[in-house]
Amino acid sequence: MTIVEQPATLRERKKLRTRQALIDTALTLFGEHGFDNTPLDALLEQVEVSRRTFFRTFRSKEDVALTAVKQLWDTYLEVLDGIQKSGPLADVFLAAMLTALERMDEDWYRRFPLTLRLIADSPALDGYTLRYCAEVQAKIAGLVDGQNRLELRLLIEFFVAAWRCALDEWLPACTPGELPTLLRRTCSTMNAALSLKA
Amino acid sequence: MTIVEQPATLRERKKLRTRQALIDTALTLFGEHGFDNTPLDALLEQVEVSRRTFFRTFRSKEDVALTAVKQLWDTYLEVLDGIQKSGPLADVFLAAMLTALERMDEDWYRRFPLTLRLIADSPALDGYTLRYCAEVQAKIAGLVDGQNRLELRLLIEFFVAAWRCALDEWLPACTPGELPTLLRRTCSTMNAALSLKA
DNA sequence: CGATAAAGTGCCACAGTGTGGCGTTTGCTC
DNA sequence: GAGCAAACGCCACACTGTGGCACTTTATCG
Repeated sequence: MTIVEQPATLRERKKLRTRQALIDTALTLFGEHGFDNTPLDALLEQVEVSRRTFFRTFRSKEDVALTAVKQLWDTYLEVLDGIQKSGPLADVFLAAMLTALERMDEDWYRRFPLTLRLIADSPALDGYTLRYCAEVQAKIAGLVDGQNRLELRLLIEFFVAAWRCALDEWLPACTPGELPTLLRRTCSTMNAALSLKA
Repeated sequence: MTIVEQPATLRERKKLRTRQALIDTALTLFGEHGFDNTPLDALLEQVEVSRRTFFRTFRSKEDVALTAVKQLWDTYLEVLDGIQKSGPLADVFLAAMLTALERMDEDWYRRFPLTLRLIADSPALDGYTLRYCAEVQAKIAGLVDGQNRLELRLLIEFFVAAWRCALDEWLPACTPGELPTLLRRTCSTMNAALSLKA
């Protein structure tokens, strides 16, 4: 479970409420008409929020669409930070993701597939996501100390690539229980991939 | 050498000339003031071309900045298409890139590092590049037939990741002769990366 | 050579995202 | 309840990208 701390002040609760409304409504609207075809104004009108306020809450239109993705990686980084890192790092990275997936709640498993479909349908959103992933990769590297920087960098790239491959296979059905299985399979295929012959 | 076919018609030659002027001037201007801080109008004014014409030549502002990147991958796909694919595919992908690098001319080796710096300084441009790379990866997959789709997909991801790692190490100095060496080293480190221990 | 079609271009107006300034409201604190 | 700071809404603007339409240049064919 993600720990949701209810802020004491009314001001912050209000802020969170509009934030949540923006996230939910955005997912609905973008899902109906597509990310690119939905003007931001449509979202603002429905939530009754001014453009100025929106951009004080989110950095961009992409940002609000990717909340589910960011929640996952935030959790992932938390887990990875707390986990004991011993043995093969590939196993550590995989284990951290499996734990993160367990911590996500039901609503997340509803929103995440919707988000993936948005990304698949919009090149712009996809590019934004890939760039965001690169930032996450840098943070992952920061959580692991070691002197083999190149090996580490490569391994992180490989792991994230494996994750994206797993998502691709998960996308059609999006059965929650399937995702760990697919990720395990993808990760255990990495060695075979390197020695793949024509 | 890239084969440059001079089109017979005057019309096409003119078109190519403004296209080239846009590419060169863009690289200069973006390099001076940064990609994000250079309004497209500054470029259009200098080349004396209307916005309408620019967007008939390039899809976006990002497009004109990434010409060098696209030239490389175009060459790469050509090489990969013509090469004999036998033995370990990782070696094939590497060999194709080494050949492609040999085919690039001197001017490309001047422009490519400049482009890399633009990308490093602009998250938006970086995202655009990553998305473009994903498209290239799909094309690579299309050039290789085989039934192990997951292995293939993963290997391509790994290879491109290795390429990007090599570029990162190449970026500071950008000595042309160094790039093949760095790429070879990165590729030969891939196996060690998978079994990296904490 | 002259007429005609077609390709290319420029100009104008517009949609959409994102930002800065500034007055006003709202919630917090005493 | 009064003062204060945070948040908000409104307005205007910069920038990228697109559509429409008139105009110029080039190719082509009689």
